Amino acid sequence: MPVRLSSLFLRTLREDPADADVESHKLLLRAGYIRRAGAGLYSWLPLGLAVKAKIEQVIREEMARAGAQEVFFPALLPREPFEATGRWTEYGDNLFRLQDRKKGDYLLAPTHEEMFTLMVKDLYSSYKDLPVCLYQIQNKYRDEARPRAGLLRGREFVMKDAYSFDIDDEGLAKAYQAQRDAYERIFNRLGVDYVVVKADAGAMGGSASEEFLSPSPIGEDTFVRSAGGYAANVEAVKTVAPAAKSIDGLPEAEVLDTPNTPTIETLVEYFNSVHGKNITAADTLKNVVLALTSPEGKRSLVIVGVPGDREVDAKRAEAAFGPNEVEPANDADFEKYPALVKGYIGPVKIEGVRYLIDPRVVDGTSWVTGANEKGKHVYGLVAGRDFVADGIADIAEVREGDASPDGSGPLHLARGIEIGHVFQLGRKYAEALGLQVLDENGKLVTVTMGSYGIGVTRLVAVLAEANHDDKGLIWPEAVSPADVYIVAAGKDDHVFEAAEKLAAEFEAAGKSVILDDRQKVSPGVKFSDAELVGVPHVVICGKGLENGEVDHWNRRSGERSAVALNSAVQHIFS
RNA sequence: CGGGAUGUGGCUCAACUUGGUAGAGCACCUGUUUUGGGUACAGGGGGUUGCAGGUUCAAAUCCUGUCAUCCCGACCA
Repeated sequence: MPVRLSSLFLRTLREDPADADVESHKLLLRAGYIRRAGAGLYSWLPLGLAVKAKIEQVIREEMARAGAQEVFFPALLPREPFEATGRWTEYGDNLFRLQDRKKGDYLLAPTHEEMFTLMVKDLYSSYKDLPVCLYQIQNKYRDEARPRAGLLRGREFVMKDAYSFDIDDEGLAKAYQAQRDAYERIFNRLGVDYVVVKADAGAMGGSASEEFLSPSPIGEDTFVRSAGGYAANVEAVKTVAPAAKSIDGLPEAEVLDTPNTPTIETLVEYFNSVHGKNITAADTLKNVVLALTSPEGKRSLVIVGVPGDREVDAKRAEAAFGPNEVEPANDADFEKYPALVKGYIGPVKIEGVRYLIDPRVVDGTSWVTGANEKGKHVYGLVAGRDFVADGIADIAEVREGDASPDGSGPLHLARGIEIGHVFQLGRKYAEALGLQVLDENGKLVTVTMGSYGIGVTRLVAVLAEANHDDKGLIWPEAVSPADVYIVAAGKDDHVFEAAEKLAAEFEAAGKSVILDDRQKVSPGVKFSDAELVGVPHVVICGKGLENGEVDHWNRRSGERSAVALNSAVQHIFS
């Protein structure tokens, strides 16, 4: 049966809702796909549900092809498993917590690593059972500090999350690759533009992690790519260090008076005008004091020397120093270490404070930097001769034009929306929850895991964002709420009869149909709604019937062409 | 959590500065009209103005508090 607009639960809006800001959000609301239920919460109407179901179907098919089996966990979970992995605490305010009538603690799951791990532990105990890969498509809950852009970042959202379980690293690598391949097939089939970027593997160390980002100016993630094919998250970019230089013959460092120069800008200006030098911000070494807070709550300081023309990138710092929390040192921190002269800090050795440098600060490079004395800076301080760092901290911002780590050309910055993430988890959860199996020697070994996510509802927004014009949505065929949208344009009964008959023909050919059979609605309204709803193929059944013709209207190109009524199905879907 | 903005029928907004029975367009209902680009006309239903206090003869409007929403930032396996 076709979906009939005369009875479909739908009300299109002429005007943009005031609380929607990005195009995909406005159009999904105006075209009657979703309604806002609360901040970051959305109700799904029949059309929206149809699109979501299409996406889920593609995912299911490709998961099956990759050998993953579908399961389903509750979204409402008891506290215990999350206590075991420490995430009851770790998740902080982002976790929706609640209690049952007996005052027992529960949570709305933000993700399901624990449950999958426990399920496998529950049922399997031999290497013969592995590998296994399980997934579900389910609602997730995260109490985001700031939901935004409609479906793009909600507090409830649908995610496909898959987990692989293997006996060894080699198996994990294979499972990872299988999921990665499936993701490529999924996104290709859905018609979504994407890039695969290297992501930071976090505290796990060494594990592979890649994100699938859909390039978009409204994206929240910044990534870099080179013409040669390198792509990475800014957190994961490794700075290309220049070759070390010889320190032979370099002039001695000199300490110079530089009153009132607490910033790089004032310093450069002062050096050039008063001391007759010719330096730029890039010649200075800025020493940034950061406070790290460990998961146990221990606070310590670290100083990082970066070229003065670059800021420290907060995300890169978090990634580099994880699992510690990172923030700029505050006044209390400075008071504890009087040796740190704010605004005039140079490379220093202080008990309990590590001094790290940017990879660009190689031996033999000469710097203008603080003299650890108020109002004084050093000129010509040479790395490897005048100071040696405790290590490298690659946390300076990545810039347009920086060299790519693999030598494939300069990097370009772009914004993207994360639509998928594949990640070799390793043994973190298996260890925390005691997931072990017997190997072929009868020895207990800890299972290694991978986790693989796709943001299903986010994909609806991404697809809408990438496929619309000023009139409305234009869905890719794979996700359109119907294959064809038939408009009965006229008032005579024979128009409606012909439209019904045509709808039946499309359906007989296996095509789903939305039929605008509204009796007392003017053609203009029907055309506008057709554009708004965004089914790629529209068939107008009206005037042309006199000649035994209907109009095929390509929503994307805007072209309209008359086709014979009796060959419309073949014409459009041949 | 910091900064900014906004809360008035289902939607988009006006009235608030200067207190005096809450209004328009869209949507909805009825009738006539129109039928290949949001037809036209007439009639109609629907709002205790986010909430709670306060000032006043009188509060959408002034004051205090509170809640919510949106945007920017921080945060975000």
